[in-house]
Amino acid sequence: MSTPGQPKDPAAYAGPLSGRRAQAARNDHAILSAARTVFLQNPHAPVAAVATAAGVGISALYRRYPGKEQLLQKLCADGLRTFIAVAERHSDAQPDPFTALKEFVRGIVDADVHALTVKLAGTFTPTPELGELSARAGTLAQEIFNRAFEAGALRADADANDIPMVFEQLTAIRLRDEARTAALRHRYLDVLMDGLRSSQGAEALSAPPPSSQELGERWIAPDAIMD
Amino acid sequence: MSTPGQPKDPAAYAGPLSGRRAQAARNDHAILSAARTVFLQNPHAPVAAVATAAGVGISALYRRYPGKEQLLQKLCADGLRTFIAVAERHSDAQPDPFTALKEFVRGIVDADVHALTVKLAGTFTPTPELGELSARAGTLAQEIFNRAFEAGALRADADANDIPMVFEQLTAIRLRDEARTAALRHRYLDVLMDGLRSSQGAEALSAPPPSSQELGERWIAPDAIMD
DNA sequence: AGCAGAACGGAATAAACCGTTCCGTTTGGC
DNA sequence: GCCAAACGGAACGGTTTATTCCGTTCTGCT
Repeated sequence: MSTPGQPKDPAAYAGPLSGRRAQAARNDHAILSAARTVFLQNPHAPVAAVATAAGVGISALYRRYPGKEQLLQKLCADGLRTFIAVAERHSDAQPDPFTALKEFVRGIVDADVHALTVKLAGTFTPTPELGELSARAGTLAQEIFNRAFEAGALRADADANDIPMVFEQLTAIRLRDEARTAALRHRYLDVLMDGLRSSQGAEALSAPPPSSQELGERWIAPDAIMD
Repeated sequence: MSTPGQPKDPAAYAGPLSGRRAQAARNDHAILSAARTVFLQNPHAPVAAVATAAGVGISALYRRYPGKEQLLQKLCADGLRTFIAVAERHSDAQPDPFTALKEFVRGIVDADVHALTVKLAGTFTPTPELGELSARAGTLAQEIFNRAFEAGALRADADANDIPMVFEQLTAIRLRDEARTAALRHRYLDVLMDGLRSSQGAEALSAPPPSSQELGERWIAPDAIMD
């Protein structure tokens, strides 16, 4: 090959591109990022809203994805992969298993990944890949919980399935301002983890934790009476 | 007047009615109850879904309400009134102010009233009456919180505005089965209240509570980018 | 016994809304 | 300079939804 400006393959070189090519690369990111924000706020948002938020036309989006469903699947898969990455980062030997658990949860909450995987589910048909990723994510979370539990850092009636429920509750906190949302979630993460911690004077929790089946049922869409 | 079967005014006599009149009275309730269930699950559900769930035709609904908006307003106002009733019930002198607070929260959660007032907001234009009811509800909740706080039952950095956030988080828990949903909410109510309780070894919460303004902003609809 | 009309079910209507396609234009790369 | 990749946004077709309309049923009263 000679020495012309840039390589043909856009993925081969991620540095600063010029002109049209750079624009396209920036749009790649802008669309994905806008989609994340928009669908996170409303899983049923129209595709046009994503394009508007990304500051591009609709065709820029349809050039990259065959349809809405594929965009959602991509979003979900990315979310799951992020989840796994965060979990693996906190799986490493850490002096205090309770701190490891808490920081893992904080990592997931900060990445705002739970909504991507659960709230989005039901709005598209799941792929096998998604199932595998999801299973792996669950296993990792369970392991981190178990280490803390076996170390005696948690109350006796705490359960691994409480962790997804903590995600669920913290994800429900959402303000206009993104930074403030994160801060508030940290506040109630502190409260919830404090409540899950082992303490002498606490009486037993008044109901059993969710079963794995109950947790799984949230993935299938409610086709009954609703929009 | 003579002695014929039933009085003219349907509201004047609430006892067992016969035939058509009874049917109408039952439908009154069926429609409201169905609307509650349906809109609780999906605030954007179509009116027809309510009629179907109530087991009546659409005309039975439109005979009672001029339109969807009025039905939603009615639902919201009823929810707020229930909230106030529950709060007043737990305002009475109770030996332990912490127990009073916790049972108040449990009462609200069991009545599933928070979703009716916040999640529904933004789907209809609020009336002045709704504003007044909401203000009164807030005051009552604050009072119950204050009593527990001043009794030293709560951690020092707890705040009255944490209570609506607790509602928000518990309301996010929703399974197919209604009874199981309630049980699970009780479980995490225990956890959250345990975390809010005063305990010696706890470090400070990592972020300040929501301001009243931030809480209020949730009432106005996100008209920006979304469906 | 018979009638006026309250109450109802559900089809019909008209107006959104939404995903996707199409087409004309721009512009960087060669 | 020319070609085509990349884009913006209007246009299209299908679906959904709030609301209205109409024909039917059956009660409460005379």
